[in-house]
Amino acid sequence: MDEQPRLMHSHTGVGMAGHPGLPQHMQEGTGGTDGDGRKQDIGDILQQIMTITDQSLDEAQARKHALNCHRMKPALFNVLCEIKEKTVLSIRGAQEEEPPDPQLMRLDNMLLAEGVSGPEKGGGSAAAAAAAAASGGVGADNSAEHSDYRAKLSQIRQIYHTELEKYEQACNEFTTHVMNLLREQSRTRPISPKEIERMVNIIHRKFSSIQMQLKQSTCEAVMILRSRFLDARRKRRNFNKQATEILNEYFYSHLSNPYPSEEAKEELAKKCAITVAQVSNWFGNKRIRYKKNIGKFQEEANMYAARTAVNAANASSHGSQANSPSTPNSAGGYPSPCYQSDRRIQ
DNA sequence: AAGTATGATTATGT
DNA sequence: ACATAATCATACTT
Repeated sequence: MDEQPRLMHSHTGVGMAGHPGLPQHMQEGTGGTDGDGRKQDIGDILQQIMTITDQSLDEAQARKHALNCHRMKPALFNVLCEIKEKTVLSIRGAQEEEPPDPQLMRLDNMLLAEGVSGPEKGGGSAAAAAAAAASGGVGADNSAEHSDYRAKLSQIRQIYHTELEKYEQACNEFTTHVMNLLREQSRTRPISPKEIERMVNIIHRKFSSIQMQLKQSTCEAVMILRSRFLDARRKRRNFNKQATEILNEYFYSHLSNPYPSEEAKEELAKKCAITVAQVSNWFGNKRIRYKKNIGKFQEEANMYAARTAVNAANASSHGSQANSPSTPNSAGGYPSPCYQSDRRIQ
């Protein structure tokens, strides 16, 4: 309240100086007797302020009302707004537009992809499952860990949403509060609707920067969760015995060319209840480890060779055709365990 | 606890 | 796109 006269004074002062249409002599009214005149002015103002505090509230209110009802008031208000607009814009008018923050977009995309900011639980878990499959091809068997992961994710999701809502609410509350305040003040100060709008924009920007922090920390939490639960390297489970047997059977019966085709991989994956990627991993590891130390695998190789031989015998005993079920190791790349002769590896 | 086995990842080459 | 080789990180064995 007490800065009202000062503000008015300074604004009119700036306005006079800046407004082109006003007569010159008004600007230099106190120019001649500079020092003393100004002192006198300040004294007057101080006096006014003191009297304001002396006035009763009703009286002040009445004066205000009278001022507001003055017939020149709207015009003056507009002029003052215009002047203020000009000066403010000239000071910081250029930095208005805001390009969509790339980092914010990145965070948004990630949250959407992880199913945190997505529609609801159904879509969210589906997205999470897709992310899991993409990250490392975790099989469908470890459902216990997966549900644990999903539970933790939905927890994060819930926190995120409640926090976001809180921020939103706080932002709205604050915005309406500020708007009401400015509107109220616009009865006594030159505040244009445009300025209020700008203020609202500033508030929104501030709040969205806070939101970004929330998004960032949420992303972090999701990342940690993922690395804990979905990085299969951390939670490695050995394949079950049956799966290993199937894979080994294929490997040793195709020792000459242990490179299953895409279809063969798919079939093996199906039989072993693992993914095609895991089949590829297995064969990659097996080939290199076999090659590195054939002696170590000799026993295993012989065992599987014997087994397939028995199978073949059984099969041939049924049908007259004596064809082995799988291609025999003849012109291959890996030396056979029993009679290792030529090694044809790169 | 140390050592080994094993599934996954990464770097590199073709 | 796929293969290899090295490496990582865990599971399993001794």
